[in-house]
Amino acid sequence: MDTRTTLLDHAEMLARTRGFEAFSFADLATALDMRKASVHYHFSTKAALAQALIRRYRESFMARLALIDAPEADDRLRAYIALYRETLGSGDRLCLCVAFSCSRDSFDAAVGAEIHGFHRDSLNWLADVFALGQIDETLPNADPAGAAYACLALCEGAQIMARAAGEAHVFDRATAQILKG
Amino acid sequence: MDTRTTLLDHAEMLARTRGFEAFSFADLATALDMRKASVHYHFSTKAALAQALIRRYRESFMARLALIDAPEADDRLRAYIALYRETLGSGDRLCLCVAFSCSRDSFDAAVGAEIHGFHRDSLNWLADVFALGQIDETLPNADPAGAAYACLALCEGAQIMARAAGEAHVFDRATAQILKG
DNA sequence: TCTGGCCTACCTACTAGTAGGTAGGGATGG
DNA sequence: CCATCCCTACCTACTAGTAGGTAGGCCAGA
Repeated sequence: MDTRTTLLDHAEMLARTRGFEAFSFADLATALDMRKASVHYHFSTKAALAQALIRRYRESFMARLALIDAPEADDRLRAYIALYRETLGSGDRLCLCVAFSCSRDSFDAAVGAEIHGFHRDSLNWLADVFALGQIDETLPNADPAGAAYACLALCEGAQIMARAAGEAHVFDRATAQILKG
Repeated sequence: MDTRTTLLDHAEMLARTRGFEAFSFADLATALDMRKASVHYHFSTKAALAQALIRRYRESFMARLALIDAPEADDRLRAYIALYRETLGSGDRLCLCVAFSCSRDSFDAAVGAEIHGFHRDSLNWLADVFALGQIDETLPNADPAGAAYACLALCEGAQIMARAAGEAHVFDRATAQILKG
């Protein structure tokens, strides 16, 4: 595993469990048993690290969305929720996008744009699913775009609640309502 | 206005706009044009400040919930959503409970218990509304407790999305779906 | 005279970031 | 075949600044 990737892996997990402000280059250095200056070799500033983190996360998430090949809308939606649920782990971490959104003011415009892009991509994907759901009648709804907003909000909020409780099943409890109408 | 209250007001706004980790006692002192040591006089540690913040926020929020006197379930729910929407401001801040949930690991057990209590109180209130909605038929639903989870998750997620976009209307877009079934 | 509220002046620990150096590997040219 | 050169990836040692927190003093009002 190359060092840069390992650094990103650790930084992502720290950002998602404790928040981006709550870990330092020194923490990363310790985790990889290296010196702080070497972390700076890979990411010159913490802002650069933030940008690399959210960009990689967005690309990786969207790539996984693209792999969902279920033909029917309801199954596609179930797969989406399962993906979101997976990012929650055992209730000890958040989706990086959610974590970053909470402390948005700490980031520069480039990171803000990535966060916004993550939401836009997710909303587009979900709106397509709800539009399909109107056609194949597996997800009856009057407004695909509106349903997409509600669905994304529900998933993100369910993560927050599960994280607050430290219990992943809270996520299941909240998201179960999506497919019941 | 007494100093302690003003300190709490400023700290709350900072925590909700930038995150609890992202402001310091020095920031608070500057905001009130006083010295850092004087802030410590009112809140001996930052953990004590966190606890005072979340406790006051929870009490104040629940007091405002108790003031909702609409008799019909749908109107009660609308009032709840309006209250949540109000905490969003112009899209530049989060509900303190949401903000704290994101960096849960930074807090001690007492704060964790308050966050959990806030969620529990909210869920109870919402479950009562959805139960009433079954009876007065203004909010048809099969599972009041489940609907409460979904509703709270949707409101919290809608806040995150609105905050990420910096546009409060995103909240309206997402929460509009709740009352449409 | 005592207390609440604030102050100055300090502490230790840690933050992000920098300056400058080095071990070792691959390429290039004589 | 080997010396030179530049490269990546790391290091030690440091900077300036900020974090939370504390000791002890001043002063106004009850």
